[in-house]
Amino acid sequence: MANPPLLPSSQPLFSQIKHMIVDRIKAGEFNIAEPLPSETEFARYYNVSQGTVRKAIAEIAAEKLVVRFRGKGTFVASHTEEREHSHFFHIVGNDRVKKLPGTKLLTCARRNATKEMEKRLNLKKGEDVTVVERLRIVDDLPIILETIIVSQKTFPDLRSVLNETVPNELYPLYEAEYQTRIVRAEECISAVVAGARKAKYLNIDIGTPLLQIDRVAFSIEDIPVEWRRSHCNTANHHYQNTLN
Amino acid sequence: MANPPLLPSSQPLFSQIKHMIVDRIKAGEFNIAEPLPSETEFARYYNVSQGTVRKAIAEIAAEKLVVRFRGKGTFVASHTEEREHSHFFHIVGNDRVKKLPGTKLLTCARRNATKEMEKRLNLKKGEDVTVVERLRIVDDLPIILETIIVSQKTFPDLRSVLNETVPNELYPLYEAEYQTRIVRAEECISAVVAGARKAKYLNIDIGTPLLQIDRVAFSIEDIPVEWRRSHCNTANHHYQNTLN
DNA sequence: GAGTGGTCTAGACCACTGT
DNA sequence: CAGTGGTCTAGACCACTCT
Repeated sequence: MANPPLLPSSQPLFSQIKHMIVDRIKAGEFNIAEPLPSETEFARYYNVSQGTVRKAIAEIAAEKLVVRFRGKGTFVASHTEEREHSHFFHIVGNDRVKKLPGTKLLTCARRNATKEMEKRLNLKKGEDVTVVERLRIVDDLPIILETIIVSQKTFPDLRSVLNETVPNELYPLYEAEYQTRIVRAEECISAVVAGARKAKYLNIDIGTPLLQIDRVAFSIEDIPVEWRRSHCNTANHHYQNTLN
Repeated sequence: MANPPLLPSSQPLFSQIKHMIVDRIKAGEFNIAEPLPSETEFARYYNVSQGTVRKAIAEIAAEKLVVRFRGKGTFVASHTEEREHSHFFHIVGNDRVKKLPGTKLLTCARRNATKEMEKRLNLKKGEDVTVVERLRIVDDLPIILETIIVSQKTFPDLRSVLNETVPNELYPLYEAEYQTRIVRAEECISAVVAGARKAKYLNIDIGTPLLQIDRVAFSIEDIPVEWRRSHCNTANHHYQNTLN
């Protein structure tokens, strides 16, 4: 190949290939059950060497958009419960042990979006949302009170889905039922005191300090699709974070 | 090179090279001002190809132990104030803007380590520690009350150093004065209420909820060298975390 | 101009999964 | 067995820095 096989962009070749493949993944071109085209196929298709494709896919794998298996192929990554739990759940006991919490669904209702919801989820005016309230329970004790807000448009009929299944983790459900994969989240953590309602559900005194965790979760297309506000009783648990 | 140039380990070659280079960095073999040996030098030295060395160093660079500059060379990474601020400081205003806080030194004393200090910093019985208390100030308002505990053994005479310089960020100082580089930290975050002392320093009412951030910082040898407990007023600020 | 790291290629061998 | 990704090599060209 004497000529530059692609645009004469300033970006390195492998980086261009990477973005093209990522775009095709985002567009949902590849079935989750089947492997992506192999390195040699991509190389032929884009008219570059196998090593260049390798470097492109290596970066995509590092971002956990795909998973690679020697001898089998490259697959679009899927979110198992375990991955969500290890990656998105940061509450551990004060003994540093992370336990899978149980879930008690409190309410689930369709409502008009408030202005704050519109802002956080980037909604148009007048859009409806589904509001879910639930308790997370560890060792039979209520630890976290969660309020989850999603757009009715991206997750239509979430109510009936939840009435049937009552899953512990929602992100795998978003992926299975709505083909929406959560890849990133931003959390804002502050300290508040429990009011009457939170105190009742968490079985604590009014005025107890609580961790308030505001999380906005983003889909693979980098669209905010879920806003979740958690209130966590940190008497016997805490939020754990590792900085590398 | 017909024979395997190194141990017949099950680890890939580049990974063995990586660990050997990392060990030499940890041992302080390379001056921070001079570049490491070049890829070709390493390749000759370890009797492998340049590409293998490249992959090894690429991983070390990804872990931010070294920085690479085209045309200049590879250097042991140093912690600038800016890096510490962007990487280890997670408190932002509720407007999402991160401001460099000012610092007011409150106390600085040498003491016997308590049992909890011994446990967190992995100290021998009877070791002394230096305890630093300081206020972090944003827009002339006290936001964070910090208590910092370090071993007298790893940071001898920290008191007089602090009396001379009063730096905003301590990690660059640890590196400059004690050749101890912080590469990792573990944080445990919970919610507490302000007692009389904290309320006084943070200029808030007793009973105000505060974020308590317990951080243990680890050196490049993976030894815990600093325990820091911060109490943050989250009325106008919060802790921000991104999950990727 | 010599030396550095960054990109790209081409080809080899390997371990592993399918058939 | 052919096909996959993982490792390793050797060599080319480039952009950049230093002297």
